[in-house]
Amino acid sequence: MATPELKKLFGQRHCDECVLHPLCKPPLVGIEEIERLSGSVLARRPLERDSVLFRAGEPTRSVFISQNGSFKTVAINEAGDEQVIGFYFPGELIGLEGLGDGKFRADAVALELAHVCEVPLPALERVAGQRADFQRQMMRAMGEGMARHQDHLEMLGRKQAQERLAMFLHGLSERQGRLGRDPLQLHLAMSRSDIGSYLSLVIETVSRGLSKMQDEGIIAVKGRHLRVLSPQRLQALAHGDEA
Amino acid sequence: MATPELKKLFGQRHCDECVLHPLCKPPLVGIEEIERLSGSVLARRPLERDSVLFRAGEPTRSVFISQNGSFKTVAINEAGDEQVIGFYFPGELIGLEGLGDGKFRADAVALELAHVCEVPLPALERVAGQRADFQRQMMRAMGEGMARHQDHLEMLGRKQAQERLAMFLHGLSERQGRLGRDPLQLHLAMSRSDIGSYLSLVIETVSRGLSKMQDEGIIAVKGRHLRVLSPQRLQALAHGDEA
DNA sequence: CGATGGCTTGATACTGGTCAATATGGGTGG
DNA sequence: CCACCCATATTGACCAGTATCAAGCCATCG
Repeated sequence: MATPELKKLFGQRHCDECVLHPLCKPPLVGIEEIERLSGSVLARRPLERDSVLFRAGEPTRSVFISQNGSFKTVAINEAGDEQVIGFYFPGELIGLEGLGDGKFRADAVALELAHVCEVPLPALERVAGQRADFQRQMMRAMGEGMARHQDHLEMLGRKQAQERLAMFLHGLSERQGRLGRDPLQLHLAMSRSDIGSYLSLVIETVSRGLSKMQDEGIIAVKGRHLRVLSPQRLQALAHGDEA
Repeated sequence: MATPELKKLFGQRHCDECVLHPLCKPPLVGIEEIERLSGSVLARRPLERDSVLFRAGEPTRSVFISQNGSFKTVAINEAGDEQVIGFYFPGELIGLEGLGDGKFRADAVALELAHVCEVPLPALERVAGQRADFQRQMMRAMGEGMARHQDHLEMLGRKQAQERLAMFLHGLSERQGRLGRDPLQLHLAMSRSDIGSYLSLVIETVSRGLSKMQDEGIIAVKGRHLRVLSPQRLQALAHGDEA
């Protein structure tokens, strides 16, 4: 849907994939509105694996959308230990937490080669002020962000490691599906230790959990490639229906 | 600061305390803007303890601000078990999660007698569309909501029950202070089991943890009244600095 | 005054964290 | 192109912390 003009204005390549996100979904913002901020909306160079998109504490001047490539956000507490707070896939807004007090609350790190689109806040606010529908989309995007956090909280609320893992995989699968890809074929862009940090489990427990699911014939794992063999049983596990 | 006119327009009583929140803080929105939506912004009757402000699944037509009295939000998963997702104190926006897909994601329940101010979404959007500063405040409020979720995530990330509890109390203390009250004098509006659910601990562990802190002279607890005796040690505990 | 719900305290079992050894595999340099 | 190497992941043995089960306490309310 990304029209040639839209592509040109937003920067360049890959916006076709970005269509997924409400922000980019036409006819959200007409060309003429985009025009008005074309000076400030700019595309970004590719970010390679492990490179940092923004750091906790930095003033929030923009939010970001990955066009392709996934990210993690990592919070570092005063004790110095890291915790993975979220994973972001193409089309999802990154950095919304920073809108609270104007500073990012976590580091954002590319999990693989990625291309992000940077949206400066002034531009965001300007368009939002002029287009009620766009403003609603922004709210919606933030609401979705909060909803994802809530899902994460519910994951951590489950006491059984196996259930958390199952919820995690199930969630990945869903998101994968929404991206139009095969929901049963997961490429884990993140390391085991990222997963562990995200689920508040040590890496050994993650590993054991995956092995167990594999033994039970629910999934097939090989390194960072994972195939869901029985979505039903995976979901059941996620809901704590069985051991 | 709530001028008499403002009071009248918004409904009535207690808006003085609401001043705490950016949304209500003048001169955020001028009287004339308020005027335009005075028809739709309305105050609410008191809600007594345990009464439900909204339920998960209901369409989000409004968000709410408690003028006095605290709330909890409770998510119920498909397995049927409840989990406390958040606590809300006067001046904090409740229901923002609903902006994502237009449905509330959790039940909101009054922990004590409360008075809430209901802000219909159309009104919110209308003013936001007209006043850039108000719109920014909304974003800020949502950002704060996400930040609170992140704090919660960091709490659940700590593996030691004692640390989680300490973080929780420390957080309460801070919020209490921000409300202008004595940060060392906490009235726990929520039950032990609410705390347990929030921290993903069973009620016995919460109880034991509080008792232990009391034995160590960090706090003094009596039922739902709690006094922080040593804020430093509490904070140290929260950061995992010692056992 | 008894009953009820919320909280505390105790004893035991089990899950997951810790420590340690081994395996795997992607990348680099010869 | 192969071999080595280091980072990442898996597996095992053990132990600590918290859930579980159970009993008793305390306060409030009818």
